Amino acid sequence: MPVRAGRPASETKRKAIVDAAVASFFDRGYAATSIEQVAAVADVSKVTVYNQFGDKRGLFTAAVEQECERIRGYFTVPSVPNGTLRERLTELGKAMVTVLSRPEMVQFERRIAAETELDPAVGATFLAAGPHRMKEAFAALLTSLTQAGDISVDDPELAAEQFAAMCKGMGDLERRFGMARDEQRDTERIDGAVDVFCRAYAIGDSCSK
Amino acid sequence: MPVRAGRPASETKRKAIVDAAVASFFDRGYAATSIEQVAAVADVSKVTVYNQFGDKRGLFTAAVEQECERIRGYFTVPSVPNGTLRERLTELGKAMVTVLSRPEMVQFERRIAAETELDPAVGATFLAAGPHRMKEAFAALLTSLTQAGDISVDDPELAAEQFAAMCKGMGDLERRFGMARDEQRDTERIDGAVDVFCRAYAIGDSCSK
DNA sequence: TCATTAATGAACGATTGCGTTCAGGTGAGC
DNA sequence: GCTCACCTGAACGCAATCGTTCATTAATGA
Repeated sequence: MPVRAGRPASETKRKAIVDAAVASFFDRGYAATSIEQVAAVADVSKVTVYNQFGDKRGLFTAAVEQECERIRGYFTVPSVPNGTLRERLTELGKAMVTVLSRPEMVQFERRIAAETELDPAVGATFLAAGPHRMKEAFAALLTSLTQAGDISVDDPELAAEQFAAMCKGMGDLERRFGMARDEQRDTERIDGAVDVFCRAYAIGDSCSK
Repeated sequence: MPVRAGRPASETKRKAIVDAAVASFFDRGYAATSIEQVAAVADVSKVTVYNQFGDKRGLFTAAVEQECERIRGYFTVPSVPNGTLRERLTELGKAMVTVLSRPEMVQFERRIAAETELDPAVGATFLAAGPHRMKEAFAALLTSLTQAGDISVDDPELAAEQFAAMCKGMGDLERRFGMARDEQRDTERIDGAVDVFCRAYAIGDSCSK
């Protein structure tokens, strides 16, 4: 790497700026976030922000990348190696719905969706870090379950989508449009998803009640 | 109604204003829409806008209501009385995905979701006019199919959600985050949804291939 | 020590857009 | 034709925010 002369840019400050930007962008929105405010929260001069990120969009991009990196951990398929197929699927469904129901996540998705229009790369970054990553992990699990003889799926990615979609049902839609979460209904959705999935894909009685 | 004296407010102008507002709000977004611009497009004075709608939010609310009224027609379950159960479900899935895939619809949903945060009533209005309305219509269809002995569902609303969710898969998510539509994948999703739905709910061979 | 780059704070220019005011014109009912 | 309420155009006050400039001070490598 090119070792430049002079005072090096403070990584600490950069981090503080991005943290403040993440908080503001995804809490209040892009338009409602002012660079001045971000700089104040990060305890940094406004000029420093411009020096490090160029302009507002540059700062936003950095915020998106950091936040996608952070949520990457949430979008993993929890390993539930024990229990029946039914139990394992149910746990998976629960974990997924729980993650996606968190208000911050709903909020974050709204923001990203809104900004995708201006900059498609924002949406692509999110899709890769979150949903697609999760789909692939779940598809891999379904593949191994098929090889183990528990289920029979031809298209693991499609089956993964189907299960995830059924678990969500209209729940994510309703949350996105402001309805309060109905945990009982969510439970019914997950149980229903497991039922339908089993009836469609389970081999023998590997998924019997 | 109270017949007030004096010159009555022009309904024509009001309509023109709301039309222009709808176009701008759902095309450019709330923040990016200026009253001045809306008034110019509607060929009306800015003061007239303020007289009729109070402020910017008032105008936005009127725009949301008009647009929800308009899309109400799109969210109906098309009657496909002929053909096998399989064919009917496939047609339903296609119609739904087609409606939801239209770029204006994706855009509109993004806007509504973003504004729901500031005013939950906006989201509620949309849910009632669109998704919930559709779900109920589809649930009613499933109920009648159950009574006819074609399928067996205990919870028609849940089953309706499941079918719709599987048809969409991750397609709506991907569109919301900027990915281009993949019609072939959509077809596979619909066919897959019909398959799974039949295996889970069809009675006898009413849904055989 | 010295060149070089970072960081600060304060000020500035410019734009944008909301919401208001006002004087004068316009259309509908009585 | 009179009154009342609507409509218009233009201007205004005001607040917010972006992005820039500049002089000054701080930190680092050579």
